[in-house]
Amino acid sequence: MILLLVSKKVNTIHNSTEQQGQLTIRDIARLSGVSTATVSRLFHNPSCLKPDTKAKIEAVIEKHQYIPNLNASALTTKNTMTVGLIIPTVKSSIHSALIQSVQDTCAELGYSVIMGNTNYSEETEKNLLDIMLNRRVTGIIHAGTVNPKFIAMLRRAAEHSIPSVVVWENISDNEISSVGIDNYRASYDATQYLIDCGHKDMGLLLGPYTTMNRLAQRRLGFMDCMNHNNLYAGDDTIISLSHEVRDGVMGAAMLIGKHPRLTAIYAASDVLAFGALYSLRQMGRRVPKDISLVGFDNIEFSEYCIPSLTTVNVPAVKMGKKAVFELVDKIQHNRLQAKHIYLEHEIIIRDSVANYRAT
Amino acid sequence: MILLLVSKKVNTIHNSTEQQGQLTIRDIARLSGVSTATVSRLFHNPSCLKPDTKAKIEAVIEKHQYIPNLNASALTTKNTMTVGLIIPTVKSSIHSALIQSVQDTCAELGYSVIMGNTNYSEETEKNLLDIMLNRRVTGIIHAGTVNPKFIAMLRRAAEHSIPSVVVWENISDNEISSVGIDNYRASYDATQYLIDCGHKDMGLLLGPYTTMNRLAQRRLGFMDCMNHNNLYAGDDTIISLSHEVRDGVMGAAMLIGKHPRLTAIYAASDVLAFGALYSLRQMGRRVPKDISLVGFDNIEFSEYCIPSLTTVNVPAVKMGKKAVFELVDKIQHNRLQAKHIYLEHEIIIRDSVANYRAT
DNA sequence: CCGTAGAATGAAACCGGTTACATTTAATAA
DNA sequence: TTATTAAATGTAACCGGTTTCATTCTACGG
Repeated sequence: MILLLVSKKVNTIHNSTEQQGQLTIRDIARLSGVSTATVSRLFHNPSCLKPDTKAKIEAVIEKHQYIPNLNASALTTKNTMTVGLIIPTVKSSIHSALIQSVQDTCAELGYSVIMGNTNYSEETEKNLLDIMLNRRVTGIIHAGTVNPKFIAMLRRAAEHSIPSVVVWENISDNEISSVGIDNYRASYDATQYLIDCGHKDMGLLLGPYTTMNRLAQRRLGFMDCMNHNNLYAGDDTIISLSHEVRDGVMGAAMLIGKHPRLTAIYAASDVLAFGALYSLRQMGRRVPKDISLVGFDNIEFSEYCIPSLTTVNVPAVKMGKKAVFELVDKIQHNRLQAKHIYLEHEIIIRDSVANYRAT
Repeated sequence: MILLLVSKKVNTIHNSTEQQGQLTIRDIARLSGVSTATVSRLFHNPSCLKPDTKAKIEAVIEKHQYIPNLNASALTTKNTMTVGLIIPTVKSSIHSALIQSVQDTCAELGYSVIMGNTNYSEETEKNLLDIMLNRRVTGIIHAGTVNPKFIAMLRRAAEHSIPSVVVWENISDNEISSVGIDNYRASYDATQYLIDCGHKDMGLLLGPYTTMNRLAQRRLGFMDCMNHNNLYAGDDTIISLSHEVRDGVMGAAMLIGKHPRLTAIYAASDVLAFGALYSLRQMGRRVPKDISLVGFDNIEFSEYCIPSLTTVNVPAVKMGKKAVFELVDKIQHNRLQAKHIYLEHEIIIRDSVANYRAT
C-alpha cells in the first residue's frame, strides 16, 4: 500500500551540542563520518571493518571518551549479561566466600553481578526477585533458605525464561538446578567421626531449620547416625537458635546446662562452634580435654581457633564457580532441564576433638 | 516545511503473538484498550487516572503477569536506580559488614546494587569502573584502596555526571566525597592506650600500606605516638604483610623473633590480631599475661576470641549508611561539591591487654 | 443548552543502541 | 577491460519504555 503523508519530521539535528549530556553512537558515527551501524560493528564484529575505517572510529572514540550504554544495547539484544545473586546475609564467612567466588567467576565470563541480601526475610526475598525480573537479569543464583514459596517464584522466573540455580541445598526440581553437598551424609559422617572417637553423649547445636532445608538435613543426619549407633538424640540434646556467634555462646550454655556430662558438642556451623568454644571456656571447660567440639563449614577462622577446629569442609568457592558455570551453561544452550550437582564434603581433623580410642 | 513522502511503513501488527517472549507495555495497552501512555501513567502518576481505567489496566497486568523492563525505562529517564559498589574483597568481616549496610540502605531507598570485588588488583579495579560506566550506574561507592590513579578515574566518572563516594579512607577532593574515621588519630589513641597501660616495647603488625592510604595513616599514628612518648618505633618493630589471618600468624612470629621482649603487639586489623593470637599461643606466650594484643576494626569475632580482643571500633554499618546517604544526596540535588564525613572511632577495652599500671 | 476549564487520554517522537537488508566498493576471474 | 562476487558500509526499523503536546471527555456556571 502506498500512502501520502505529510511529514511532521521535527529534525532536531540530533545532539548538535556535544557539550553536555552523554555522547551517543550517533555522535561517534557523525564525527567519524560513518553510519551508526559501522560504529556498532566496531564493537561486535570488528573483523569486517576496513583497517583504516576502524582506526578512524577508534580515534574518535578515544578522543571523546565514548562509553557505550549497555542498557540500550540490552534492549535489542535481550541480554543484560547480568546475574542476580540472592543471599541471606553477607556477614558470614561461608556466605562471603561464596559471593566472592560467584563474582570472580562471573567477572571472568563477562557477567556482572547484581546482588541483594534477604536478611532471612521472605518478603525481602520476594522483593529482590521482583527487582531482578524488572532488570531482566540473565539468570539468578539463589543462596538463601529454600522454601516452597520461593521455589515457586523461581519457577515463575523460568517461565519468563530466566534460568536459576540454587546453592547450598540440594533440591529436586526439573527446572531449577542446584549445587550443594550432601548435607545429610556430611552430618552423618561428622557424627560418626565423633562416635568413632569414643564419644557417646553429644549434643547438636544448629540454626533455624525448616522443612528439609540443609539444616534439617544436618539435623536428620545427626539423629539417624546416633540412632543407628544406639545412642540417644532427642529434642533435649538438639538446640536450634539462630546463625550468630552469640547463638553458639548461648546454645552451648543451654546444652551444658541440661546435660552437664556431654563429652562432645557438634555445631552445625563454624560460627556457632566459635561461640560454643567461647562459652565452654567461660564455663571452665577445656576443649578438647573436657569436652570436644566439631563444626561445619570450614571457614578460614576455624583453622586459627584455639584449639583449631575439627570441622566439615564445605567447598564454597567451588560451589560458587559450579553454580555460575551451570547457570551460564543453561543460558547459552537455552536449556530448561535442571542439573543437580553434588560436591564432595570432607572432615577436616584438627585439634578440637579428643579421641578416647587413640592407640 | 511540508513534504510528500511515500510510506514504507511495514506495519507488523506489533507483537500479535502474545504467546512467547516478554509482554510489553504495548501489549498491556492493547489488551486493556488504552494507549501506552496511560499504562505508563499507572506506574508513575496513578492519581491522574480515572479509577475504572486504573482498575481495568491493573487487572490486565495482574492477569498476564506483566513485568516492566527497567532497562528500557532507564533509557529515557536516564536513571538506572543502581549504585555501583567497588570493594577489594568480600571475604573480610569488616568489608562484609560494610557491604551489607550499603545494600540494606540502598534497598530502603529503592536502589539496586551492582557490585564487584577487585581482589586488590588495580587492573580489575579499572575494569570494574568501566563496567559501571557502561551500565550507567547512578553513583559509585568505592571501598577499595585509594590511589591517585583511581581518584583520577572517579573524577572521570564525575565528568560523566556519575557522583562517587569513597569509604574507609578520608581523602581531600572537592568532587569525590569520602566517609571514614580519622585513622591517624584512632591509631594514635590505640597506641597511647597501650602506653597508658605501661607498655613500652611494642610492635606494629599491618597490611600493605601505600602513600597515605589508611594503613599508612595508622602506621604514622603509631609511630608519632611512640615518638611523642620517647619510645622506639622503627622498621624493625613494624611488620607489613598482607590482609589474611596467616599474615597475622607469620607477622607475630617475625616480631617476636626479632624482639623477644615485646610486651605488646598492636595489629592494625582484627584479622591480623586473630592470627597473632594463634601465633603467640603456638609460641607459648599467654595473652595478656605474657604479652598484650590490640586489634583494629572490632569485627564480630573479636568479642569472642579467647581472650576477647581489645580493639578500635570502626563503625562499618554506619559508614555504609552514611556513604549511601551522601551519594543519594549528591544524586538528587545534582551536587558536584564533595562532602567529607568523619565518624567517631572508639577503643573497645576487653581482655587482651595487661594493665601494668592498674591500681 | 452552551461555553469553557480542567481532567483524562491518545499520538507519536524519542532514549541509544542493534541488525536485516540494501547498496556501494573492492577484488577476482574471464 | 568487463563481469562476477565478496567485502564494506549505509538505511531505517526496531527494542520497550517515557513524555510532550494535542485531543477528547466531563463537569460546572451562566
